[in-house]
Amino acid sequence: MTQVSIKDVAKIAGVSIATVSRCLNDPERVKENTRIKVQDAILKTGYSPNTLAQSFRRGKTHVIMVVLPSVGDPFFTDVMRGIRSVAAGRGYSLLINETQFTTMTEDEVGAMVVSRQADGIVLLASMSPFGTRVLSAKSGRTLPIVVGCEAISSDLTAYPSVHIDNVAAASEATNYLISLGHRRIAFIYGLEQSLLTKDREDGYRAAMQIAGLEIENGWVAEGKLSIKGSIEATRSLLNHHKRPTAIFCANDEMAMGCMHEIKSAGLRIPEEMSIIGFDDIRYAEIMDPPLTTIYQPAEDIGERVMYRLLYEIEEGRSVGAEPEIVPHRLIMRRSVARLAI
Amino acid sequence: MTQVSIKDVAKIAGVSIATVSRCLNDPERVKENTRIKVQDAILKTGYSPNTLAQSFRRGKTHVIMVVLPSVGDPFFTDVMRGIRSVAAGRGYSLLINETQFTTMTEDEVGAMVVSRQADGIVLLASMSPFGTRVLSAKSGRTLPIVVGCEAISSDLTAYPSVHIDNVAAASEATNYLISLGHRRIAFIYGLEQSLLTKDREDGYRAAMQIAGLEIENGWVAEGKLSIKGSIEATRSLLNHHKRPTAIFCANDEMAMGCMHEIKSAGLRIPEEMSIIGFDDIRYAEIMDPPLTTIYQPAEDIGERVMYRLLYEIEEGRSVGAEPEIVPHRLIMRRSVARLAI
DNA sequence: GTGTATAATGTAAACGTTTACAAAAAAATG
DNA sequence: CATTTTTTTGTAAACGTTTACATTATACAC
Repeated sequence: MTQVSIKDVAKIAGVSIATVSRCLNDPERVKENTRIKVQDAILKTGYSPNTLAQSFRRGKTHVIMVVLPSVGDPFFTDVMRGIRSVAAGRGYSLLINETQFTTMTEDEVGAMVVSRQADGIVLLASMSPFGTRVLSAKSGRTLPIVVGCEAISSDLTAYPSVHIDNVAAASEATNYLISLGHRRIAFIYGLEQSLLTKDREDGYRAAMQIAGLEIENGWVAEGKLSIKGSIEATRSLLNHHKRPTAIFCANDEMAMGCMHEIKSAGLRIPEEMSIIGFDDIRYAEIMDPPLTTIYQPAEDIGERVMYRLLYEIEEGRSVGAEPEIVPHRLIMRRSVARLAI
Repeated sequence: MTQVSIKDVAKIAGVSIATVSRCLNDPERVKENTRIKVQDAILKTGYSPNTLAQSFRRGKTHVIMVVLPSVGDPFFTDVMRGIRSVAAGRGYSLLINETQFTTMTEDEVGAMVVSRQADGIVLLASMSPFGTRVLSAKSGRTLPIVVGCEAISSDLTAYPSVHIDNVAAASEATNYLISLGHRRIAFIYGLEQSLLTKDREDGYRAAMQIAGLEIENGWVAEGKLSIKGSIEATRSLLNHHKRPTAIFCANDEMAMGCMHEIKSAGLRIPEEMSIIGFDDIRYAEIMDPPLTTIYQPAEDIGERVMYRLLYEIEEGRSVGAEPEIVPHRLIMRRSVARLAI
């Protein structure tokens, strides 16, 4: 059975293929009478347009490429849900590209763009600053791109983006600990080569400095954005000659590893160690104890990113590169306590 | 800047477009001399084939559609990693379709097939038994399909599949509890309308029956494959007039909610309640206490599913519908204890 | 009725590839 | 060197749509 084409429909309906095409794409331009004939023929033949041919002819794939560090991270899963719901509602499919936390070069992104054609890109993963600028120039056509979650460093305003104010949020979390009497506060960041948690580190450092608190050598550790990595980071923190009384983890998944290691070492949370996370993933409130963290409107971010991207794609003009800042919120649960003196 | 096409390359290289095409797809058939000229022209123009046109012409999209219940579930994330790695290595892209736990009808799958063209389908989500059989007949062309993780009921052998022996694994878990003296064992399954955890329930029931143990009314509760759902299920279990001494959860995520609720109720795990999960997601070993569970080789399953699917796609003939059974393993951690008498 | 504007339909080209077939060039054979 | 075989290249058709343009049918005005 070869795929039934528009030609077969035309023959059965006794009209030209142009009319059939118009029936589908622009029904007002065809007389009711013939429209019915064509509808019948479509039903009879079971015709469904060949999207390959359509994409080819129209030069539009209706596919969005989304580049993100890790699909396994519950936070990104939520962002993806937002992206997906908007995309589906507008007839777009998603092509997921996982970078596994490596920073992409402009060539890599460019290659993806030209090889697997997409109508636009959502960038949730870090890209080297250099690349960000060259991307569109390199690949023949310029492709709309929207950045989410502060994936690229904040001083690069080449592309529209939507994210929370990571620096402010991290400062807020740090200040919360300070306000409860903590002086020795450690920070577990993501990956050396990833920009994802850089702004949060900046916020932490800023808050510490403003409070006049020293950051000891070794208090800022790499958690590799993984459970294993954060367990090791926590271990080194616990062995530090000036052991911190609170640990701020740059995301919740690392906080999970961190809490596990602390409990394994026989310390009680929050009595002997306060923990604060970032993202408010769905596991945060069922941890033991429930995790104090920064809530990000993940799904909302995903939706907004897609709205902006689809606007650019369908209007054909840029929506402007100003970042859209969405609100965050410090969620106080029970993993943080006032420092016992 | 309009996209540079094969014609431009041909003109610059001073050959016909056919030769350029051959250079790309079948380099042996063209003389070294001209191959170099063409290569130069490609470099000079920055040409890259239009995949839209290629897909259209060849009638192949190099896209695999994967249908799964929820991308957020860490288990499926791991399966996806396997699928993705094989797909990427062979030049295929993935189109993800989330069913949000609803059972698909044949029409829904069929519609996806014909509208967004794909070369094959990986089915990890439940589909109604009826649909399973009709799918290929309905949508003009028959599309290769491979089922993973026992998504369809096991007595339907219409499609090739790869999965563990869910019934045996669940029996094993149940027997483990029985061997430790437990007599009152409850089960939290997934969703009424989803087949995903049906086999596990069967295994549990079989083991109970063989051991001559009664399953009280209300000991089998719906956890809705979510944390919230399992919390509620657990609450009802705790309030049962014959409170169980052990709970077997049909997946680890539900076990997380279950453990949380038990601890909230002030019971100690495993001293006062034993918990066993299923999947061995990456959080299982850092739960408090670490979760006893059934390990499934998730990534391996994903890889095998893709190997079979790609074989069918590229060889053009069926690989046979025998299910491929991969090994599972009971992982004993500390959420289970011998029943204190 | 004629003429004119408008609506509905048809014709054919175009999109960028791949590929069957024809033609030309090169190599092998006598 | 003529002939045959093999290799390399070119020509043109095809894939299933969409769409500019041409044509025909219909409605409207006088």
